[in-house]
Amino acid sequence: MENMTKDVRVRFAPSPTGYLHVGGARTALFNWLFARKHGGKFILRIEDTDLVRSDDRMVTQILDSMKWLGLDWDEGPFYQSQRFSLYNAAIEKLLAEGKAYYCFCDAEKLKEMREAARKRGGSFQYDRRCLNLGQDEIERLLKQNVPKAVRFLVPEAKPKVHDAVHGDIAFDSKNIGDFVIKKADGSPTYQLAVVVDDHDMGITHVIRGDDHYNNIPKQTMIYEALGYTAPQFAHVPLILAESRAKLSKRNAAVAVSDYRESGFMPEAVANFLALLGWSPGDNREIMSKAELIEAFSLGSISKANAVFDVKKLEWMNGQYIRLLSPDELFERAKPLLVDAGLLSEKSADDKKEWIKNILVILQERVRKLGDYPSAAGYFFTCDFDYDERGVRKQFTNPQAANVLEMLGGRFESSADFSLESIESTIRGLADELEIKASKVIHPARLACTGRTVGPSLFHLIEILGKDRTVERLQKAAAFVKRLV
RNA sequence: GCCCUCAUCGUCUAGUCAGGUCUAGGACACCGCCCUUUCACGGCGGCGACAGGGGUUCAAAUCCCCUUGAGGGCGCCA
Repeated sequence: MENMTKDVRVRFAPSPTGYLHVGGARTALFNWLFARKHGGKFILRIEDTDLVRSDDRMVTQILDSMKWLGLDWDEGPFYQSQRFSLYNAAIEKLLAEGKAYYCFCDAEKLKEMREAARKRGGSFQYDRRCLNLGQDEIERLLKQNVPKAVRFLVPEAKPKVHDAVHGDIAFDSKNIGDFVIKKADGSPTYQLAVVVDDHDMGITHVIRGDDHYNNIPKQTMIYEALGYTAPQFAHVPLILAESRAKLSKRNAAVAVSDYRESGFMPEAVANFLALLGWSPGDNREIMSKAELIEAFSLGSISKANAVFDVKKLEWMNGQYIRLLSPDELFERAKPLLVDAGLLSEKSADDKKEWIKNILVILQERVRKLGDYPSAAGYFFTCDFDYDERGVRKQFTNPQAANVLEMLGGRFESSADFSLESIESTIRGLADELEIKASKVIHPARLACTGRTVGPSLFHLIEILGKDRTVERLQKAAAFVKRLV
């Protein structure tokens, strides 16, 4: 069982070398859910020990994505780059106790060793040549300021560890070579820093991706060597692309910001991510944050990797869109409409009620807020082409021009432009001409929107208004005449 | 190559830990029907899986072994 004897403290520790991707977001979400479930603390730590690849701008990006998803943290962000003295103290301690040693091998030499090992057909393990250096030799190299790293002296051990997802697991340290804990540039490596920090920050549960699974024994040995108690581990399965390959920029949209920009709702993305590798155990799917928190547990995380299915995310997003009130819809969709150049921010606010009507009439027809600009475009401009197949089907009828013209005339002369009168005008015209209502409706839709599909024609015309409707019907009538 | 992990419909999963209630449940996607002015929504129905082979057992999707497949790791990246 999960250790609940002390207050839960978990952390999300991204490295600022890229955007927050969906896998990282899911890891963050699981940590967050676990913290909230147990009334614990969710800590944010930036793992920027790689002086070369870390980028401050990425920190902002990652934080923005987390805020967007609603993953608020209680402490941090802490930066590893500001905590080097802590790591150095630990490294000195290990060195002094003979649990680590200096290594003067340079990158080139190591590369050769690695290649040779692989050619022989085996995994590379450092051969400890620097461990076996004589004391005089070490002093000499130190005095000469030869660049040096520090390696952890891997003891012979078979660390037994419990993982909340995988259960009891055992490792054999003979498969692990002495790894570097301090680089020649003075910075600590991940393996060392993560242990020192998790201990220092009082982390009780380390919830992270399965790609860290093989780090368990290394870190366990460091905990041991430093005299620390290791936290509980929970390694969650990875998220794969449709090809079952690692999710990457090449095969899918991976950055959380991509989904934000294409008009997904954060609630839907979080809900979807929560269900990737975890399930409440019953058949619930659409779940609020509160419900997720209530139902979440490490034990019900699945062991198998999951494929990211955008189709299901879109469906789920559609479910969330349908839950929105007209006002919420307006607030959320407005930026997308403005960005698409359909109208200015100011005119959006001026015509708020009208725009709300548009958004609501399309609410069941969009799956992403980002679908709105193209779905609603014809409300904002008369400058559109007629759907080709629609033209062939609706506008090649010799009657069509006449029908459109007559309908335009009726609308123009009608004083009342209510939904009811629009419908009765259209149906009335069909009756008089002794044709089916659909023979009027379909050409009229094409004339008014350029499309063969869309919301109820009566409602759409009501929103469009009398002037625009009449204008479009006349324009279409002229178009049909030229065609015939 | 070596080490590790995982394995239920095309996809996400329930069921596996405590073997029988599983002719394996739900969701997405797909197909059909209904609703309907089209599309969508919604409703109803269909298609569709325990990777393979050995054991253990009265009984295995569930336990054990092997094979296969997939993923991860083997960095002075994290």
